[in-house]
Amino acid sequence: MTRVHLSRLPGDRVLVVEGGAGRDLALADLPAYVAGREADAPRWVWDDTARWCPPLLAAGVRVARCHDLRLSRRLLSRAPAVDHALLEGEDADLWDRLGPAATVSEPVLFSGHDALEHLRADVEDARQLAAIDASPEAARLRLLVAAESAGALAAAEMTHAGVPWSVDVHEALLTERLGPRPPRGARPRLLAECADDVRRLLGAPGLNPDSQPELLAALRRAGIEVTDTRASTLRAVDHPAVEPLLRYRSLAHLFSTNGWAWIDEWVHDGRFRPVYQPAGSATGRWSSNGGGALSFPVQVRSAAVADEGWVFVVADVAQLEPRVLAGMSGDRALARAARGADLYQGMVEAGAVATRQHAKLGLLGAMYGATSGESGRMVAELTRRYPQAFGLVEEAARAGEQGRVVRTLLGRGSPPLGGSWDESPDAPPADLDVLDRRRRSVGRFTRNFVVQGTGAEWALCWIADLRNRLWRLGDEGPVESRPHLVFFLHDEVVVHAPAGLADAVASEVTEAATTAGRLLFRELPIDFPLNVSVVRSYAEAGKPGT
DNA sequence: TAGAAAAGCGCC
DNA sequence: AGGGCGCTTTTCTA
Repeated sequence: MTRVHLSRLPGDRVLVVEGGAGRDLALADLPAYVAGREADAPRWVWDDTARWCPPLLAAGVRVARCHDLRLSRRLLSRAPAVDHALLEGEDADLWDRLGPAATVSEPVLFSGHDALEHLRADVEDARQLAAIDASPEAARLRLLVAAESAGALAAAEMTHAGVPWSVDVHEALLTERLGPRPPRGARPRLLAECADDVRRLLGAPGLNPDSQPELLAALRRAGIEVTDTRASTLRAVDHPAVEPLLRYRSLAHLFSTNGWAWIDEWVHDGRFRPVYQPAGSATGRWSSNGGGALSFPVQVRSAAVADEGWVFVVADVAQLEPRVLAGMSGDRALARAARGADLYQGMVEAGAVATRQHAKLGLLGAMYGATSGESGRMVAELTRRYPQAFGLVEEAARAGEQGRVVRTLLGRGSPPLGGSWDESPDAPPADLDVLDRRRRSVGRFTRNFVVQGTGAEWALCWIADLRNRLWRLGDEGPVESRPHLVFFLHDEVVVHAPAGLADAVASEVTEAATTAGRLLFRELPIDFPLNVSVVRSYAEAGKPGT
């Protein structure tokens, strides 16, 4: 496949290298050049998709595939199966220091990044390809790097398209729960009334309920013996002030996190445009550093409303991580339980466990490292029944406790956690209890890393394949006039689609999930059943429990 | 006084 | 003695 390397040159110019031959071109001419090359769909190789993609999308140009050098370098430099010496060379340290491109709301790029003018995409690409080729796990790493890069394209496209957002619906919801929008710095009426109730019922006239120390002192003066003010703690307390306090907390959170200020900042032209960071977390999951895309509460999802004549196709995977664990451990008994829509129920029907709740407790406990309580007991019990699956996470935990690196199925390595438990030179020697706690904590991290990270790889393959399928489904036109991804949340996608294509989109989403399963677990077929809804508002999507 | 840390909550 | 992340406010610290 043709690889075309794009590098930044001084003076708003771009160096284009293909097959060893280079030419340069004005930055302003890049969209037309890229559009002209898309017939043969080369792989565009660049430092950072978040830097090159937005101006192309703004010009109506969508690329089929790319290789994101920054993401791939970080992947390869942490991958245990890679000879890291092969990544050394000219400007290697610059590449290592390359952070994610700054968020760009307008397609103005490259400003103030002189260092970028030294980076040669073709040189770095050659190193990365050599490192992959030399690895005993070359095939898996190729898939991983391609999926990571495709994910970066999907992220840029989702930010470009945005989630259709009804400010009217959102504001009506806020007014109903909080009262009219208050002047800057003031609490909305219903929130203020709630605070008054708390003050009255605690007999604390001057109390600021946002202040934990003040609140804790007031609670204790009222005879409530608590050591923290968490909702879960307060719920166990029988006192008339608890209900309004919890209600205050909930309303205050809505007001400050997803209130009018959030709308002002994040919704423009009827679109909510969150900023994603592919592989933003150590496990390879995405994070989001703008708009709180990955944590906006169920409460406000009713404001996500499809355009007239369009719908949302919402799909999420049932029990992604337990299924991934079955696949990567090759545990056929657990894989059999995973045949069907409900893995936990499958375990009950196989006679492995008495109730669905027990199955869930045991599996989640194994993946998170529960050692006590009901969850801990179920882990011990189920380990006998599913020794391969439970053994895999157990071994990952032991590796972490011993300071070893673990890897996902496709080869992403856990971060070195440099010196986090080795005492630093000037720190006082920690006592054995502290060291032991720390060791176990690392073990819980590596235990979860292998499953969460492989789950993230499955999800990347899923959206990468889905992205291509959606493109083929559409008619001519830019991304946002065809069915397109608008939202991705670990194991859930939202596609914005013309109503007439809803059924076709739903089946593509399902087929993409099957493709992802085959890519990761060829030899062992694992089912990845989806809950799919076709809705006008995101809030209407059915979300059966996991 | 700016920035980090902590607490609490939201999502998976 | 249960993994990952971001966001907001308050509180602490350099």
